[in-house]
Amino acid sequence: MEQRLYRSLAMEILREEKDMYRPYLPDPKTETATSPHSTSDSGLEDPSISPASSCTDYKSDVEFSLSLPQSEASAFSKIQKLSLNAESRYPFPPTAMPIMFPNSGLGYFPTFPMSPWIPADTLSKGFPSMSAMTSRSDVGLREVPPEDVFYRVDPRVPFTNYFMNLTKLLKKDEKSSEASHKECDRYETLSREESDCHSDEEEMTPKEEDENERQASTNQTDDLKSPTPHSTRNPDYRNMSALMTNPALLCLSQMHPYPSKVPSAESLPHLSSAQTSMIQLMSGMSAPSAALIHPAFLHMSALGQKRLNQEKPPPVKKYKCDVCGKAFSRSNTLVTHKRIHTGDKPFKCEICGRAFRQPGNLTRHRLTHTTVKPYVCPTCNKAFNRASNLHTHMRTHTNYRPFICPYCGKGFHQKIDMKIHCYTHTGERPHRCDICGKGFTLASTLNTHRRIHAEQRGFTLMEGEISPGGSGHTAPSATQVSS
DNA sequence: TCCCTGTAGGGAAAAGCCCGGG
DNA sequence: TCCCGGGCTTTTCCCTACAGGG
Repeated sequence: MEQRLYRSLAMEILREEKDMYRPYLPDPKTETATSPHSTSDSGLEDPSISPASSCTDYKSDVEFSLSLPQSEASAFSKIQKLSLNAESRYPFPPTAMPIMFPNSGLGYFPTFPMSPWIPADTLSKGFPSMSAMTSRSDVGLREVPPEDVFYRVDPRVPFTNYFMNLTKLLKKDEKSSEASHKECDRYETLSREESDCHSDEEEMTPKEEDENERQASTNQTDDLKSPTPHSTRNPDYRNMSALMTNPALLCLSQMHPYPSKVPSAESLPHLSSAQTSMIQLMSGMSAPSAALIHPAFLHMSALGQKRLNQEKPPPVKKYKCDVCGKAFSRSNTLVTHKRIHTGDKPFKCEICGRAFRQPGNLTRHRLTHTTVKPYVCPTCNKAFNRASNLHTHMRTHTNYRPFICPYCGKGFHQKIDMKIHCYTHTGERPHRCDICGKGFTLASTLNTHRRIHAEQRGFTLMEGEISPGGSGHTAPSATQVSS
């Protein structure tokens, strides 16, 4: 009842404000630049549009596409054509923005007090205080919450990751609030020293230059995070409300609701390289990409730049499994892997008893025992418990088919669909009936087929039972037949 | 009967973060 | 103070099972 009330309220709000909450819509060109194979559980189709967790360098993605085999390049070319079709606009129709419903009763999903997307007016008003957010988090299902309890969540953004990061930032903010004053003073001193250094750059050693570059990078980031001279020098500064008064962000927010173009990176002051990449990605996009600013965007340097480090050498896989010889870079990954060989499944679901090798898989499994489905399709209202499931579902609305059959060019929503479809071209039938030898493209079809054998055999045996001189054998079960 | 499409969910590896010990 | 490794956790890719419709 409450859920329905929530939903109707939320949909009402969505109808009224749908134009205010829109996801980034990447340029169709970028869709082919990034790998279309990815269908992540976070729903992250294009990593470049999720600065929170998977910021990658746009240029390198383009280079990646150029080095593809011809067959794949051909497929991408088809995807590009599909993407340019207005009706199959990737990834969502312009008004689409799913809603996350608050639910504090089940424990697995916290009541999510903030949207990853910040309405433009929030930028001018500032964020709610930590205490206000906390007090809102206990809004349960028993009372009708105020309208602002409904938040739009872009399924492409791993919201757990976002929530986790936000929580950490706020915790850190609290912890460092006392220390920050000291830090400010320290960085002010550093700033003065640094400016003195800048006047005599020729005398810097390479090491000092590196240090200066690092410092400058930090400063750029912090400049974006806060406009105040003190906090710009404090790398620990994380005051969210202060962030929102940043001129660069306000510059973006002022373009609300429908800017014709995102400004060039050059026109925005003090952006880190990751942020510049993001702006470059956004540049040339049609509106309304800048109507909302993802808060994680503000912290790209903290999270995204680590993943931007393309020059990082691949980790040395020094931990080798003594059973299969597979190597891993971490010892704990090897420990987890070894459970495959030992059959050890130490993580048991307390509800159904099912066991898992990895704790995360158990956590994910627990969700199946709840009705928590935070990802709601804005088009048909169908709810999903995984962002990736919603995202896959959204493809049915957007007609986005990134997986192209190399034989006939037909597009599919999922890779597995394409794979199975390809069987019709290759004639491959990987699932073979062990009774009659007939092959099938799908295991489920084979299972259905096996039931036919079971029924036929059961029928025959039953006839035998009633016929004179019958053997009296009992009919084997379907599983017996199939085995 | 088979194929296609869509949904649900598990297996496994990679990687981020934190913390304690050397 | 720094580095390393372990533990915990999330994210991601891949895959299968299954149901329903054509």
